[in-house]
Amino acid sequence: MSLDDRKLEVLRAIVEDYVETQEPVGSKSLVERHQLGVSPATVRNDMAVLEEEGYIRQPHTSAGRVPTDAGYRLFVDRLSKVKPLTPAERRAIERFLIGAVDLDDVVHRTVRLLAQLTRQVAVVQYPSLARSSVRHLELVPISTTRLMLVMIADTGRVEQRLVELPGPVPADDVTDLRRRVNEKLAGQRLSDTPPLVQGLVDECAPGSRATMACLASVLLETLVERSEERLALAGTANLTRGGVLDFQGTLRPVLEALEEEVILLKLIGDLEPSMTRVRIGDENKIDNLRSASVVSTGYGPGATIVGGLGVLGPTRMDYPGTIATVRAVARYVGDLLAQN
Amino acid sequence: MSLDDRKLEVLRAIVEDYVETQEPVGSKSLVERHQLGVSPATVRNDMAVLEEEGYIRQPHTSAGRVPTDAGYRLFVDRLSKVKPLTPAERRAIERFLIGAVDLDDVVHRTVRLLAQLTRQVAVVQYPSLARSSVRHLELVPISTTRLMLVMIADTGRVEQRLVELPGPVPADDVTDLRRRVNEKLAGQRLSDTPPLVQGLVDECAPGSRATMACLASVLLETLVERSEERLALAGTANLTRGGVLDFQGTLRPVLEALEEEVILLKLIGDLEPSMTRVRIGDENKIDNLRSASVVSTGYGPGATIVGGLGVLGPTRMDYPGTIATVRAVARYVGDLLAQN
DNA sequence: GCTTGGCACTCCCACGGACAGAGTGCCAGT
DNA sequence: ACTGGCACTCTGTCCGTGGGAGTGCCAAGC
Repeated sequence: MSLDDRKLEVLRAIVEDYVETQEPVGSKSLVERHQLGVSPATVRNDMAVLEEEGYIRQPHTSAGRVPTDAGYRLFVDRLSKVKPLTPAERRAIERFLIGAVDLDDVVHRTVRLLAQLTRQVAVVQYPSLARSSVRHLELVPISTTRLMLVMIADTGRVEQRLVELPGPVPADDVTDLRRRVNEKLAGQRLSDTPPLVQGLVDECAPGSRATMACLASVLLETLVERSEERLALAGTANLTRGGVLDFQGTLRPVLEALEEEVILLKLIGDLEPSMTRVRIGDENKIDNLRSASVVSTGYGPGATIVGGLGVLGPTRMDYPGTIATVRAVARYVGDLLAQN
Repeated sequence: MSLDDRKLEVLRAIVEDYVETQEPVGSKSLVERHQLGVSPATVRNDMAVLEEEGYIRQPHTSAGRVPTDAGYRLFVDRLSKVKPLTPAERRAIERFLIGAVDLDDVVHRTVRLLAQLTRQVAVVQYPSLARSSVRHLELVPISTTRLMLVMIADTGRVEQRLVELPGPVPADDVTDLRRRVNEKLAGQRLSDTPPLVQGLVDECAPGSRATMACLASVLLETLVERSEERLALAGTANLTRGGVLDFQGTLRPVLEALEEEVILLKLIGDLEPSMTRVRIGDENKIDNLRSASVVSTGYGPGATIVGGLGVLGPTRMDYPGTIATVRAVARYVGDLLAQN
């Protein structure tokens, strides 16, 4: 059975009212608050159908209706109109982001801004190394047998690692190493580097091969394996808005999930399409986040995407507003990155 | 009036029982659970005195007694015996901390470890730049008019900033800049650098003075002004243990406070004495943390202190255990840093 | 003078019934 | 196909009650 226009309209009204009041919505108050042009009884019939189709449900017999995950999904996909940002919000975004001095700063400001505007928990992924290229590799002698390896990516990320050398290496050799490493790797996408690093070792004169091998292993770790992704988080206090009613009684599972970087990355990390992605309740595929929704999108300079950002809140959230804000912030951040 | 030994013993018993059960403790159950050698009536008399002195209070007439902040304070200062760590805990600490590859890693592992062992919220401050010395300054040309300044501190911290130069600077000049900057600043405590940086500009030949001035201002920002302190946080989910009963009904103020780096630094940052510090309830001087206690201490290689770490939990916490754990973790981290 | 048992009193809290309110489902009528 | 009417159901709340825990005080005992 397909839903006619009025039924969809009823669903939209239910979602909107429930999001606003946080209370199950009944047929009578619905017709009072919206110009549906029909009587409560008619609405009740529509509701019965919507319930049968799984879009809404009753917390208990003879209570109002509440949207299900499927209901929110339908709402997001077909019923919600984009809600343009207010000028005040636009200004807030601009004011917040100008004056950022480095990548850390940009990310921190962004995540706070996002949390503040959406009044939800915000997550911003640092530009992914996998999507970055090597701009420069620096080797700084710390002692005769120790180097600090500093990798500067084109996205602004800087990673450093300590390299323990097998034996003392004179300064001139370090200069030579630096030159060779940069010639080979600078400008390359990080994901393309592993064979090149191997090549560096192979091409090395036997005398310095041990040193290079050592450096190479740290390079591989830094470039691909470890600490691949970083994130920033803000706005956890927003979880307490609306009492403990959202999140079925306890914040614990949500807070636990927020501490797991792996989980967060899964949530905001799927960057294939440059679309804004909305995951509602169970769609997150994470038990702890059954009653949470995530709105995320990719960001990056121009059309390329270097990382993800998004917000997490109760399934009962203002989707149109949140989606608009997330998109807008992502675009501003992208522009900001493009300037560097 | 001074409290005799038995009254103190009663206070200790009240604190211990209350911490364990989270319920107001009455005279009868007290004598049952502890070998006080007196009758409930006697204990009641003692309790009346303790209440008069402000160490305990009744949530309502004819309920049991609950320690006040002052009561906890007395308990911590005079009544609690150190609770040695279990071998399992020691092993956990060691296992957790070996294998850390860089400073970021050390800090992250530490904060998670601390949260796990104490089952509270853990905070670890990165080694303070103010207490670090410059190990090396690196200048990496990004383009002809842009340099990346990388500062490596002896504590392992690495900070980077982009420098926009007033005009193009050839590679040789960068080498020269790097040499001069390092000669002047390497080995210096960061807090001593500002006059030296000024000196660098003054000594500069007029031709390159503009460049140097530009670099100097970024140097100053990096070294002293900005992003001075960083922190890591873990275990917020532990706030939900014991229901919402701790923290008078809502986590919101606590979560809010935890988002403010400034506040956290105040809490764990007072590093003057190398003692472990305990702040109970109002002693925090922060309204949002009325019902929270903070146990913190400094850490660093050997006897020096480079940063603070600690945990935050309900005033109703296991002080002896927490203090022991915080101390032990700080010591292990210090040892770890000393190895580098 | 400290300690103790006894006792009356207070207050919380959990339980249970009654009740109003909101909302539904169904049915007959238009 | 929509509507008004009606009976029904369920919740949340209010209130009164009783049990229980704990206290404060007092008079007696060591």
